[in-house]
Amino acid sequence: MQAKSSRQQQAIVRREHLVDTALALFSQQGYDATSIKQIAAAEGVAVGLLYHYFPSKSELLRAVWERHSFLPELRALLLVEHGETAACVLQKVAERFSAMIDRKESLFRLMVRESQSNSEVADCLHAIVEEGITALGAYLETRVELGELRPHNTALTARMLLGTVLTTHLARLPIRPWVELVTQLLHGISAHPN
Amino acid sequence: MQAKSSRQQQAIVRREHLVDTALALFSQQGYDATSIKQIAAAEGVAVGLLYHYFPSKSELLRAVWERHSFLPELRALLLVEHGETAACVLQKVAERFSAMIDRKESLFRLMVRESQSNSEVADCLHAIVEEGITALGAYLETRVELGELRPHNTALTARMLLGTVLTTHLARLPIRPWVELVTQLLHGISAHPN
Amino acid sequence: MQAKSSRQQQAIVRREHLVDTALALFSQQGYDATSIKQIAAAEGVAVGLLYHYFPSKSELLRAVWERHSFLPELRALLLVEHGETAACVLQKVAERFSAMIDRKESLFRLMVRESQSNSEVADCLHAIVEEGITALGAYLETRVELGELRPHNTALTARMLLGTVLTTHLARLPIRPWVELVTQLLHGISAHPN
Amino acid sequence: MQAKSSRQQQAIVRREHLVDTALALFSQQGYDATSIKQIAAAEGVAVGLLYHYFPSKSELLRAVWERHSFLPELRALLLVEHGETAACVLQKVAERFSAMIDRKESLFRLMVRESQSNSEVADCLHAIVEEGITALGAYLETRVELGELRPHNTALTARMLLGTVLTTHLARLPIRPWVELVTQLLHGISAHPN
DNA sequence: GATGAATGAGTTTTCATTCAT
DNA sequence: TATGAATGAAAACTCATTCAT
Repeated sequence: MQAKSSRQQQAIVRREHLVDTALALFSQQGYDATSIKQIAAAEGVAVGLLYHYFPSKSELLRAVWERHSFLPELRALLLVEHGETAACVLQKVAERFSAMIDRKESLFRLMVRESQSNSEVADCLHAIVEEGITALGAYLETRVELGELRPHNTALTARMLLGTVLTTHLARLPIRPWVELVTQLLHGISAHPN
Repeated sequence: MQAKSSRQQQAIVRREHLVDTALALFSQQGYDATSIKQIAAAEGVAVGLLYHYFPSKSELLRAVWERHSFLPELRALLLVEHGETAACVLQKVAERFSAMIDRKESLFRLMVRESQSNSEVADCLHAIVEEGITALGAYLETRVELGELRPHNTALTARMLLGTVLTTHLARLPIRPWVELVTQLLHGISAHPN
Repeated sequence: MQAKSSRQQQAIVRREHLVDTALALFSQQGYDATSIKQIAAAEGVAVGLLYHYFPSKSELLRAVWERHSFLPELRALLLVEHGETAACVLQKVAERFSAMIDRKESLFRLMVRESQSNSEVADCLHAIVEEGITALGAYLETRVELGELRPHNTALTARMLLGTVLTTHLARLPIRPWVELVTQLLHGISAHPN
Repeated sequence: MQAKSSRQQQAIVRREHLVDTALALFSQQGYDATSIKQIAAAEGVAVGLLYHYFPSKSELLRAVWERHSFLPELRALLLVEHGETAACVLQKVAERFSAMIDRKESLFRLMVRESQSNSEVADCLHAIVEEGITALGAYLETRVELGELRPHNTALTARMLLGTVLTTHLARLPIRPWVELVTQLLHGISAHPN
């Protein structure tokens, strides 16, 4: 593996900076409402320089969401230890998922926004949702088989957990009662257990 | 009460048409990506006419979401008959809420999108969420008092129900298992009732 | 002479109102910067109505300066009684000229402004200047013949008197020392009379 | 001191060209009646380039009158040698003032015109008038003290001299009798010296 | 006489992109 | 690598004018 020259290093750093600046602005104002000039100004460079690093504005957008992709992180947080109880696992998942959205809030908001007119972004977001529901559902299925959970629509439970966390963030609700969320998911709210 | 002349009638109709056309295009492409020219062309009128009806593009956006406001409908669907069981009521709410989003999908998507950079839209959306959670939570509280439900975090339950329905629509998931949603909400998924 | 019907009367009044409103706005903002819409709004009528009274915006401008023409008034104020001394006459002329500009300040400013690109206005203004200088010069000539004044460039004296009054108004200088103006014009400022 | 690259040089030259072109057109047609497109066309460049150099049309106007400001030149022409007679000085002032207006006729007309709706321009023009009257008046005061001139309203004399020159230019009168102007100013026109 | 909806050409301004330096 | 002058197309918005009612 060859050591990179300082020129190359600097170029990489600058590229990343530009992507981060673009993310921040795209997220706040929306992709269409953000101009190349603004991004260049925020970074303190000339407009032309952006075109050295990215062939076009839309490619810059792509670079943004490719760099910060959720998927690996989502996969990591869904890799649960099978020795623990479902209660424990579900709570960890809820908390980690919530924390991940917090950490990547800009990208999250950007993608939710742009997914509505950019089908590539839409597909990407859709894949994330599918993967989350499938992985969490599959885990729940194993707990049903072990007799810890009743047979039930596990995909729906996954939707409920992830969906509740998601809307909490989208709506910027400050209170995040993930402990109670798991309790209610497990035991329901009826006074008359069937 | 004075009868309106046909000129005035026609003007009102045209105004509404323009708002509807704007909604459709704003929703598909986003507010910023939609030009006044496009809206005028879709309606078959001159660009200048839009400025006869609306002082600016942003006022046209406001007209869009003021005309189709969710709130009245949301309030209506949350007016539940107290004679029925919670299971019945929750299911009706889920179904009606889902149907409402379907019916107003364009506006819904537009507002979710624009709320991220337009604080007025954000406030409006926030108010809707708050009202939904509060009203549904208050209903659940009455069922707790009647002994039909266990004492629990009713606001969270409301979030779970509405949030699950919401994300289902946002993610365009086609399967809408509202019957099971209510069952799981009421009875949980644990094999070991506490 | 036939009495005018009240409809006709009203129409004449409205026309004059419109001309006055147009004068006020043209004068404040300039002809180009004033829109027909603005004039109609200031008068509280529909845009279309202006086109019943005036065939075009430029005709409205013409109506403005034809209605308020300086010339008759200028001629009147230069009709001096020949029995009086030049000192007396010159002072009256200065004062009346100054008062006339005050009274017609809007039109005066409008014409100075528009004369620079509208040759018709320029010609009109030029004619006024010429007529003023000629008439006042001719009067001075009679006083030279009577031996009250020395033979001199009477047209220049007219320019000096009228020009000083004019620039005073154009520059909005508040102090108007017309008495001293005439004294200096007559006797000069040199300590060594030749 | 760093030498400027030829690119920078060229940019500066172009900027000045644009200002000059704008001055010519604004002056002929008026600010409002001159479009950015026209200026760009006259210069043979794209419309957008104007916005590279000036943030808005109104800033271009400001650039025009800041670049060609009268004041320094006016101050220079009023710096008179005190060894000379008042007759000599006043004539030089009249001639130089007249020549200055000729040289800067475009700007002069533009400012007179726009001062009527642009208060910044009005203030600037007012300051010039004030400065001229004050400086020339102060000079006359020194000649009164030396006994060359009678005590009199020196500010008024300044107004008379400058005002007569000014109106001559504004009215485009071709004959400019500055020699006689000074003579009459000094000795008056009365046949009966007091 | 009076309205105001409708138009089409115009305005100022912005923007993504290119390219000589 | 980095600059910013230059472009052309398109944006939002305005306006004088027309005309059916």
